[in-house]
Amino acid sequence: MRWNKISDAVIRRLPLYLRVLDDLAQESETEAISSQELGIRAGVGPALVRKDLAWFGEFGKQGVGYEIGFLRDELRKILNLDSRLAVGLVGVGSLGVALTRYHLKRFAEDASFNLQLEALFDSDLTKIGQSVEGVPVYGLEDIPRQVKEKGLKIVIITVPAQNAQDVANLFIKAGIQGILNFAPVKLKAPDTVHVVDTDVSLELQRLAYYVPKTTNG
Amino acid sequence: MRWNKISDAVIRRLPLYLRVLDDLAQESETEAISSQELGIRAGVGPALVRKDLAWFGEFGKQGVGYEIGFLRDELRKILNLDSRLAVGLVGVGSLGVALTRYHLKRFAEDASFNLQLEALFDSDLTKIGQSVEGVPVYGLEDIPRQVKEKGLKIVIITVPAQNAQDVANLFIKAGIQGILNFAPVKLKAPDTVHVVDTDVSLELQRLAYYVPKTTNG
DNA sequence: TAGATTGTTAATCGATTAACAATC
DNA sequence: TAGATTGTTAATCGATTAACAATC
Repeated sequence: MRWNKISDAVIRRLPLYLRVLDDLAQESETEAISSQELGIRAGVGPALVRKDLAWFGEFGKQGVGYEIGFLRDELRKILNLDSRLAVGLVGVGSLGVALTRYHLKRFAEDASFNLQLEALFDSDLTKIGQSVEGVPVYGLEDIPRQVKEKGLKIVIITVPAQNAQDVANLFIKAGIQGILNFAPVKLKAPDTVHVVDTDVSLELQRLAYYVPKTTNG
Repeated sequence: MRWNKISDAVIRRLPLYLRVLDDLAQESETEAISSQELGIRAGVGPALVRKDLAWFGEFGKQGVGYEIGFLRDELRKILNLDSRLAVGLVGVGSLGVALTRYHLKRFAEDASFNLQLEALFDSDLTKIGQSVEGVPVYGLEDIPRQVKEKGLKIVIITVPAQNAQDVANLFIKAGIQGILNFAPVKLKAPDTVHVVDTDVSLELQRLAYYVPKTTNG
């Protein structure tokens, strides 16, 4: 399924709805949820919830709301999370290792978390050939082969800023489709490759703005 | 300085501009930069750059542009980054340790990175009393005292989801002003406390939407 | 049937872009 | 002076909210 040009603002709320539905499916007995309630739990207005969902189909029933299990399955399909998606990670430093652990834990605990971390990459010869939590570490020269063999679609980049563009290029050339970038640089990529940036320092600096400056010891 | 109600969309671009100016101050000889060039480097339109900056004052010169060193200093002041800001972190797991290392490295390398990580917190008795890269680990019962003594203004939360709201409450009670939350939950906090969320799984799931599903082995 | 809640259209709100006089 | 670029106002674009007929 592919819909033409749905706004990124909409897409970034879908995983939020999905999380609420996942929680709900466990904790509660209820079969259906209203846009009102779903909105409250996701931190979004009820009209916006309905509008977001309506882009993809008619999932609700008037007077009743949305059937939780059904809507969850539909959202999974929309987000391409209904089947396994192979993910790689490059930069096996402490952040890379932390994300690997986090990711595997999530994958083990949540049966429907279909993003599977299958290969790690690093340029450090002492790391190549080792494995982290059971995931093998390859050298950068193995990127084309591994991307192809394992069918990697997404790569998480946790290398230093000065190397980020270079390794990104290697993965783009190898045919990767999505990049989750933790390096503090604006990556250049063709339109066919989707880049999402996560920059901790930027977020912290933003937060600093909101901290009233009352000088103290 | 305090300006009334400037949009968050504006604030989140300021650290981006600041980073461009920091890079520029090092690499280049040029004294001034136009909104055009600054925009290209930050990935923002030139008119928007001018409008964003104009909220805070008149920093440019017609026909010339913005003096790099001057604008950088002004942005630092606006973002409260011109003086030391004490930061804490709770949840000394692998992500917490990784962020600690990352943070300290940044602090050591960049003289103007004034966000100083001063205290770690955890509930694990085997971790309390230890230190990570020279930063001491305290128990949760020490939160009020340490927040006060060290003047902690911001806390980074890297605890499991089910504990996040509880530890957040402890810090809010102790008088923290900002929270950078890595736990996958929507934290409830009073309006006086600013919360920024960073959720890796959410970002990955969002990325999955953009990955065309061509099933392969 | 009466009450509730959807999907959707129209109204509002806010953010970005275009345009240009002022001026370095 | 001539050329470039700012700060700002007006125009446009896009996203959210309000309202309500349709209907479960």
